[in-house]
Amino acid sequence: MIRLYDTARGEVRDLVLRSPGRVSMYVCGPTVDNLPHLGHGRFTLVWDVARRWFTFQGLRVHYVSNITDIDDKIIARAQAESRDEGDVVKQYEGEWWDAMGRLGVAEPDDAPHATDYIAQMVELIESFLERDVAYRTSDGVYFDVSSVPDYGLLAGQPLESLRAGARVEANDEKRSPLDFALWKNAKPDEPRWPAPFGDGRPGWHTECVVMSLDLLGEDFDLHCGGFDLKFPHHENERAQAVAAHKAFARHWDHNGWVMVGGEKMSKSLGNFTSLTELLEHTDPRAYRLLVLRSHYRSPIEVTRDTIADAERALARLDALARRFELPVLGGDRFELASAHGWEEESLELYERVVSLMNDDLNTPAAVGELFEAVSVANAAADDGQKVAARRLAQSINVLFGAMGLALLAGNQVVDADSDRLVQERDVARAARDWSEADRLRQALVERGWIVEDGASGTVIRRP
RNA sequence: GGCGGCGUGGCCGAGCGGUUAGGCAGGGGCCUGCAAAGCCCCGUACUCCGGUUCGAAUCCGGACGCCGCCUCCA
Repeated sequence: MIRLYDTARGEVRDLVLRSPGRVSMYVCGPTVDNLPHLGHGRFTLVWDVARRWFTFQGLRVHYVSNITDIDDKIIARAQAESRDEGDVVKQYEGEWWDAMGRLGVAEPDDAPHATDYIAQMVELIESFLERDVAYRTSDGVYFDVSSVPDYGLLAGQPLESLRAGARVEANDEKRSPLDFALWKNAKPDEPRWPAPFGDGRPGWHTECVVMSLDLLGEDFDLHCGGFDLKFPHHENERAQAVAAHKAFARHWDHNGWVMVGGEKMSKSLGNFTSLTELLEHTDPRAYRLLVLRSHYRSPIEVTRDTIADAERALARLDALARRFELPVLGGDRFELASAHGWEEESLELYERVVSLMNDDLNTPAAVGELFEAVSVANAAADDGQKVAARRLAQSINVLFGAMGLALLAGNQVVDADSDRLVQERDVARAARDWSEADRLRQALVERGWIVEDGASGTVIRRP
């Protein structure tokens, strides 16, 4: 049984699925108005790991994550840069998928776009107007939050207390400051879609309700996103589903955010680092390992120091892959626990990792177990216990693969000149000509290689 | 003001009443022609003050500090 935190209840509980053996999950995706930042990298990694783990445990996962391709910020950028909105969307959605590919985040089964669902959103908004849970103002259509009795469930606060803390509202046509826009009337030069209540565009909170219910159906299993989406975004999605008399997400879960210098990284603070930039000078696996080494609901600091720490830890794993010539897992490939043999020490490791992972995805403790196992495997190999060592190393590889982390033995292209130096060095070492061997090593180091003398001769790799 | 989270050894980071978590960095040793990789050993930590208990980083009360949500945000 998999246990997972549920934001709606504020506790870890059994993941109770709509239909046994299948998980339907919806992860709120990005608004493509800018380069993806580190926070986007974290949430996609966190839920990618969850998805892979569920799959590993034998569940069939239907993973949906949207692209918000119409939004005030997209319009603002288009106007500021005198471009077409579609052009902005095309550029940044391209950057998005490119970054996801490099991070090793598997593509969603469905990646719906808001603009493909305008008609259904209009239909929903109309039904709200008919039933008077929404009302029109001079600038659009608003949802009346007081029509939902348990509004504030995800925020963990009743409506009254939320209202008390609300900031002063500029729009005095709203009945409550908490009421949110379902539809925004188009101003001149703004993109627009026709609607009986006035041409315009949908508000942000409506798209996810419509798309998740369309693709996953009512009563789907899991709705995820960053902590900051809890309120108001997810609260408002839920409110609409309640008002529409639709059973919505059975479980809600939210990942912690990325911090910078002790503060939350966010667009409004302007302190965000682009993911694209990070990936230009870092092994993307280091970010995945950094994410795995903290609990998904905790905040993380992503700095050169924490990334460098993860890179050094990764080197230890890659060394294991080199020593045991492990196959490359992760990436597009999803591991299945049932497809591997688990015996003796590897079975013990498997069971420890499973119990940690199934308890609210305790990746840091699971990774701790795996690193411990790395030492055990190496020690066993040093001790000549080849079979046990190999079995453990392969299991470590599979378990990291199940979290999407690929261990890389190297498989690096060695140019002909370097290869010649390696061979000459083996000859020199066989002849115990140490000064020549040292000279050849120096030549290889100058070519940027790290030189290791193994049982089968000189091996070179890039740092 | 309301609600929520956090404070663990140089750094990162598990922990849910009694166990050496784990990683990185650092020190010592083994292995190696010398290295690299690997192995072994070492640092004995829980913001503070009370309380409960045979026993608390873990439970209770209080204090201090930090962060977040209540506005667009992953």
